[in-house]
Amino acid sequence: MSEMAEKNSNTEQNILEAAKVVFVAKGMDGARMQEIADKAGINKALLHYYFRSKDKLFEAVFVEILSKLIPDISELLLSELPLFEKIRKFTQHYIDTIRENPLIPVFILHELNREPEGIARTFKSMGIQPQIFIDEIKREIGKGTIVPIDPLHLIVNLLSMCIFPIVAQPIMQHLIFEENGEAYSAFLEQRKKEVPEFIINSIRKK
Amino acid sequence: MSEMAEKNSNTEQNILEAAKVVFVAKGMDGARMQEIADKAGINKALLHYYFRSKDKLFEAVFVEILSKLIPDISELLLSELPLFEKIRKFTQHYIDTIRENPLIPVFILHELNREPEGIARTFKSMGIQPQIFIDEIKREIGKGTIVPIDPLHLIVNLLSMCIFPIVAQPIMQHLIFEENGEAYSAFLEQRKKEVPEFIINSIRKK
DNA sequence: TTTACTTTTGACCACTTGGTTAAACTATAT
DNA sequence: ATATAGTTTAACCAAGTGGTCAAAAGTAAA
Repeated sequence: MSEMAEKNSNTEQNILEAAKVVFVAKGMDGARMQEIADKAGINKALLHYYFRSKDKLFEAVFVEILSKLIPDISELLLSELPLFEKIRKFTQHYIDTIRENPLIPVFILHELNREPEGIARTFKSMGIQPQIFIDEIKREIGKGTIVPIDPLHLIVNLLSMCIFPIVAQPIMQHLIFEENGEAYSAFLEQRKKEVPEFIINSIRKK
Repeated sequence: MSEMAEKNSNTEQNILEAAKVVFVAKGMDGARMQEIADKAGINKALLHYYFRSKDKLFEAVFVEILSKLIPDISELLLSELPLFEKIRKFTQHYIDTIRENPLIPVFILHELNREPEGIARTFKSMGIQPQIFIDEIKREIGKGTIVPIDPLHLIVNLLSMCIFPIVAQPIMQHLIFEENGEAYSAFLEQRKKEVPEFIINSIRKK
């Protein structure tokens, strides 16, 4: 079809994909190179041919995950929507995003505990800039649109209410829905409207 | 001093304590029996003398963690305080509790992903009863004290804003405080007042 | 001191782990 | 065809893993 070099040999992408699934599900320590090889349909030695070691493979996976996740977050926060609309859009979009890969946040947090320095370094290499959003909130406070509130707490509240219910699904589902997965799914769907209204209701000046 | 049988041989408690630290920090897969033995100051074979296998030891640790955590949660929710006061007290108490063992929530969530059935069974054996608190919220809505809101979302919001900022400390600290641990600690301290006011501000009927 | 017992240990084992290596298999250019 | 380079494999290895066992060390009663 095209003479462009395939962006990566098919095998390499297969490996990365398989490694991602296994690493995210079982963590660095629980993951087995053999299982990754099996899932990629190749020999174990080929893993070491493409990625020299388990650590290198892990880091490649980790970088790929972060570089898909982070731009996604930044994008919306920096858009030109009015604040309330931005909060609504962010909640909806973010809840959906995490639901697609619900294991990733816990995976990241667990690995971050396991090896703080290495992972943190990878994190830093991607730029994240919450300052612009912070300034926007301050401006709205100045205009009197919203109640005075520390922007950081507002942002952390927003993130918490989006992320936590998804990562804690295995517990919550049991505690409040008796293992009914569909009910919990509907519950998360509701949250896309409930959370932004809850927030706006708290900060809107009346 | 006393003729009562020691509730557990000193060694057994030492082992449990050491195992708890190692398991929570590194997870079931990352934990090594040798490291636990070293930390308990004993021979590795003695681990198997008291707890027959790594799995058994892990479960003992897991049960101990849960049975300390869960009564702590239930207690306050069922007390006789007025709703707003209860929310304030819960936030303060709960944030402090988790800060004492910040690794435990991620540990639980990670293990829950690793082996859903086994862990969930352990979970179920401890009774948790959110219904009473749900009813109380409904009563307040009926009385017109607070805005109509799905009690489940309110509870999940409360839990999210308490737990998430602590478990995500390694990320948040970097994103907003440039690795300044004390600043983040102060930030969490602020949240003990900010979170309840944020919630009450959202649900109070004006 | 002897007896009977629990607790603790060092040495050991079978097995799995990540990783290596040399040889075989492509495919492309000459 | 054949040389050259990249790709893939089976067989293998050293290090570490959870777990075992028989013997030693402690302990308390007879």
